[in-house]
Amino acid sequence: MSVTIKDVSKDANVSIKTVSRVINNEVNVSEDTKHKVLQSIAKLGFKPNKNAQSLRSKRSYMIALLYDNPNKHYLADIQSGILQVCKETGYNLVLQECNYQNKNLGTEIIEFIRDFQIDGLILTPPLSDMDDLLASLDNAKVQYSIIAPSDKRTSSSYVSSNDYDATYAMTNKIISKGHTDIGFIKGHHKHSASSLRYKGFSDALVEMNIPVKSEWVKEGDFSFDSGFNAGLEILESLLCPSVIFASNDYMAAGVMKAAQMKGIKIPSDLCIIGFDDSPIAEQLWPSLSTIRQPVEEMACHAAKILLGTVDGLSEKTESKEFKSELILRESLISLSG
Amino acid sequence: MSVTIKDVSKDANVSIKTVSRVINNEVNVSEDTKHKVLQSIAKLGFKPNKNAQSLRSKRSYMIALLYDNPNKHYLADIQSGILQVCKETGYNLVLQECNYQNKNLGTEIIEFIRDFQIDGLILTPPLSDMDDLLASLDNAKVQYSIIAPSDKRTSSSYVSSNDYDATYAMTNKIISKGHTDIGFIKGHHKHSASSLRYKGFSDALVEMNIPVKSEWVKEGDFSFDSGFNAGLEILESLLCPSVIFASNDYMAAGVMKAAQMKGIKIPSDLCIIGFDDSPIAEQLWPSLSTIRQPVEEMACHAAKILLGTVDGLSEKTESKEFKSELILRESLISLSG
DNA sequence: GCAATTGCTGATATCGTTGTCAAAGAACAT
DNA sequence: ATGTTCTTTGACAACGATATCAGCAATTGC
Repeated sequence: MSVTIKDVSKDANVSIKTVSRVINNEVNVSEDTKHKVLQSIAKLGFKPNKNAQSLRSKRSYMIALLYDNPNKHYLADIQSGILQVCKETGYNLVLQECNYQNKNLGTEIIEFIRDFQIDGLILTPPLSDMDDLLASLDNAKVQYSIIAPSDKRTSSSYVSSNDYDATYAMTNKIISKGHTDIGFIKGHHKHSASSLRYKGFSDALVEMNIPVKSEWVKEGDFSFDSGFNAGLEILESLLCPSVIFASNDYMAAGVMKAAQMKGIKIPSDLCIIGFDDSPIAEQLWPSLSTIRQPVEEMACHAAKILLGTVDGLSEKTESKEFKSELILRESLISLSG
Repeated sequence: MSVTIKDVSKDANVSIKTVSRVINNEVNVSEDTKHKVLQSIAKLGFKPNKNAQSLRSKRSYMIALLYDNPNKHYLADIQSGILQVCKETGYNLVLQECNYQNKNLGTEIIEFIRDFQIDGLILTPPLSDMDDLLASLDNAKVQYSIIAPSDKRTSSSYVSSNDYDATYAMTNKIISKGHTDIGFIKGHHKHSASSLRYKGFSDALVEMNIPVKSEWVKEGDFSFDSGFNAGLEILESLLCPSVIFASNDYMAAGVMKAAQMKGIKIPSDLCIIGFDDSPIAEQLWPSLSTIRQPVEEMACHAAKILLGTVDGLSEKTESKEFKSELILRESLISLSG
């Protein structure tokens, strides 16, 4: 049937243990025998049987991505970043959707890991924001790396984004265009990114001595509909802002629809800013100014970190903060009044 | 450590083979012993070790989703449909991105299956459109089910959509609103859905004695940009149509942006129709009339079919054609002239 | 020069299941 | 009563890797 370690050992005229040593890059194998074995492996086209390896070594060569996220683009980018690394290293990715409101989430995840012998986890927001969850994982000695906003660096393995700096910079950019009447739509309060993004915004205003008007600040939940509703509310104020800055592009798209339905011209009457640089940002007209985070790259890095700790072999990768980029498009112009 | 079949056999006072028989629902186990064993399993919380099972039985309990698709929403829906079934049946899903232009695709896929001992495949368009690929899979006795437009029913296990009927019906709806000047943007010619959708459109026109104007028919590749460009071209004709029907929502969104940039009012000057009911269809303003296919449900069904043949245990599920639904929104109104 | 250490290698047990095959007992036919 | 078949069961090998541990040289330390 298929080639086994036994066939290789016969061909190379060594013991199966020695072949195993070569496969696993163990020390104490002479260059000669190593070479011999590698040649036989190549010649016979040997590939270790994953199940046998897993059974014996108690490692599954599987990592799981845990998520609870309504944003399919984000998830798709995360996935493809992780998959790149998996492909290189021969690991497999298992998807596991979670409900962050589930009381027993920690227990269930640990059970899931035991059942499937998952080697490690990658967590995305809002799961990566849940300190109690991370604590139970630590407690159960589960390996994981998290993708999270920058205030979560307590965790040993993280990939973070500079949400605060990004909204701070964008807000300054808005102010530099002459705007002072600026509304803001926060994200869901369970995401720590929400408060960071809002803080970046409000700090920038305060620093320029511009008061934050509370009737122009609404909370959404990152969905299009919540942005639409928040947008309607703000636009029904007696005095409308000249800019609305939403905490993600979907909500910004919602604001845009609300404005267009009310006949408000964008960007001349109202500028709209988003966050994430989702495809929709470019597909709307006028297209959205927004902030791009290198999501796929971040996921790739998170996978490398995880596999570096799980798999003694791969080289260790350090935790890292990624920088965002301001994307300026049609939806933001200088104040013309 | 964890509970094994041996522990169960001791607790139930039977041989390990008998426990195995119960786990695998084999025949010839008396009701008494079966009950006894099931009780012990429940009591001890026994879960069979997947790797040991796979090693011995040569089945991996993994199925793979093959795709080559730029549309992340579509893929996400497909995934979540399959995952539902996987969760129920204890199978695992492996994602495998393919390049349909790869000359050795068939060979590589078969190699991939051998290496990872994948139990079965689910193919999405355009891979499910490639007859030679399907032939090599058949030849290698690989189990698979395909998600494809309705002309691919030669395959033994398929889930299909009625693309032809859907565009035919939508075109009739457009005509019933008084329109006769209708443009069409085809999808990528490698997708069999493209020609089916176009045929549904043109047949409906011809049947109503409306000529198809070739300068109003363009080919895109299902991307936003291609829709944008095709839209621009059509809208620069001397005579513009009053409706443009695009083969998917992204291209329709591209048309909408092109129209808006040229100051053309939607829907009063131009109606736009899409296909797929992507989230963007509802998020644009005016929102897109489109056609909804139950993608997640279809994927779910495809997974059931596959597991029905792979896994003798689960009940067999039949191939099936799913019906589309017309979604009428703001972007289509009666001709007002 | 002898013991201790180090480097390399292999024989064999082992992981937790399923497959093979034979045996025991019940049921049935003759 | 005897032979035949069918049902139910278990002992043991096997899947293909890694882990343990022991053995043998070669090197080092004193």
